[in-house]
Amino acid sequence: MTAKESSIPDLPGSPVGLRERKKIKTRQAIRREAYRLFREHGYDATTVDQIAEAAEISPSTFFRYFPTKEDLVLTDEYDPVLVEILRTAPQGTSLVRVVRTGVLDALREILRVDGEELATRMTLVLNVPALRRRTYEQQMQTWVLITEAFAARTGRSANDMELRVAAASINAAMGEAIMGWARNGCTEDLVELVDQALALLETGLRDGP
Amino acid sequence: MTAKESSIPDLPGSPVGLRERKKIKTRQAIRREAYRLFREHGYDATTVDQIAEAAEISPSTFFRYFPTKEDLVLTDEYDPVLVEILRTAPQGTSLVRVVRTGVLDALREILRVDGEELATRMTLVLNVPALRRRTYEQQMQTWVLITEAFAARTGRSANDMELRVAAASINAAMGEAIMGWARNGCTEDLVELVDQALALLETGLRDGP
DNA sequence: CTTGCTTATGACAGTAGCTCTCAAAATCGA
DNA sequence: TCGATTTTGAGAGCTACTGTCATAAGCAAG
Repeated sequence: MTAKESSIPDLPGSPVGLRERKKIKTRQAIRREAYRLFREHGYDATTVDQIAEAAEISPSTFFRYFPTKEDLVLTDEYDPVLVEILRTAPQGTSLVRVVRTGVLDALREILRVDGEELATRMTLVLNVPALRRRTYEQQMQTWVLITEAFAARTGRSANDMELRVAAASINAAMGEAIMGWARNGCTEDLVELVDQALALLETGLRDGP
Repeated sequence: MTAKESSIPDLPGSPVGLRERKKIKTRQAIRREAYRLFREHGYDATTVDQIAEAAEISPSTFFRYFPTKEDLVLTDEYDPVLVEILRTAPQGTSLVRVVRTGVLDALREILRVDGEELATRMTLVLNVPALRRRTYEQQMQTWVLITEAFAARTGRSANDMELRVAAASINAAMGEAIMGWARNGCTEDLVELVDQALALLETGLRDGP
C-alpha cells in the first residue's frame, strides 16, 4: 500500500495528518520550555507543573509525552545506530576496536548535527545526580543490546563474563570521557577524548596509570 | 553512619550511654524488618510506612535513621578500607595492579565476615533498578576518593583523564563481576570472578573478546 | 456535511517518597 | 533531682507519578 519515495521515512511537512504534526509540535514545546526553565531555575527547582504551564498543557498531558521528568533530558535515539555498527562490523575484530572505529564515526556525525543539544544535555547530566544515575542505567541497557549483537556475530554467549566485563568497561570509559568533556565546558574535541579513553582500554591498564 | 555492627571499633562495655545503644538497636530493627518485608513482598511493594510499623517506630523516625529507603540496602562502610589500601600500596604500581592485590584481599575478608549479608544485598541490587542506579553512583563516589588517594601518591592530578578513565573502568568491571555473581545465585567464587575481570583490563581488551 | 470511530486532552483523585515543624518524652550531665 | 540535650511521634505539605473518566479534537466514509 505504500510507494516508498524517500529513504528517510518521516519528514516534517510529510503527508502525515494534522494530529501527528500537532503532537510533534507539543513535544518540542515541552522540551523547549523545560530546558529554558532548567537553565533559569535549575533542574530540581523546576516542577512538572511549571513545565506544563509554560508549554500550555495540563500536567497529566506532560506524562503522556514523557514517562518521567528525567526522560526529558535522557531520551536517546542513538541505540539503533550503535547496534547497526556492531552488526556490520568486520569479523574477527575485538569489541573495543570495533567501537573505536565505528562508534567514533557515529559520534562525529552526532556532534555535527546535534552538537549544541548534546552539550546542553551532558552538562545537565553532569550536574544533576538523578540524571547521572539514569544515564548509567540507560547506557547499560544499550550495552546489553550491543553485547548481544556482538555475541551473535562472534559465536560467544551473551552471558560470557569476559564480554560483559569488556562492554561495561568500554561503557564506563566512554561515559567518563564524555563527563570530562562536559566538566571542561564542552570545549575540547570529544571524539579525541573518547578515542584516548578507548585506547587505554585496548592496550591495557598495565601500561597506564 | 559510623555504627558498624560487625567490626573492630566498638567494644562491649564501652562508655557509650543507653541512648547510643538504643539507636543501634533501633537501626538494626529497622533493617531487619525491612529485609524481611522485602523478601516477602518485594522491594517496591514495601512502603516505608510498613517498615516503620513493623519496626515499631513512626514513619518520620525512619528517615532519621536512613535518609532514603534505598540507603537501607546501600549503606556501605567499606570506603575507608579501600582508600587505606590505596594509600599504603607500594609505589610505582599501576592502579589496576594495586586493586587486584589489595582490594581482593579486602573482598576476601568481607566475604568471610559479611558474606551472607553481601549476597542478600547484591541480589536486591541486581533485581531492583532503582538500587542498581544508586549503587553505580555510590561506587563512583568511592572511586573519586580512590583516584584522589592514588593521584596524591603518584604525583598525578586527580583530574587526570587517564586516571579517571582507568578508575571508572575498573569500577565497572568489578561491578559487572559482582552482578554476574549475584545473577548466578552467589554460588561461584566472587574473588576469582573479580580477579578475572581485572586481569582482562590489565592485559588489555585487545586480547579479549 | 454528517455520522461514527479513534485518539488526544484535561480535570481530578490518589499514592509513595521525602521534608519540615513543633511539642512531648526520654536520656544525660552535674 | 534539675536543667539541658537529644530523640521521638504526629501531622501538614510538597513533588513525582498513576490512574479514571468524560469531553473535545481530528479523521475516514457515506
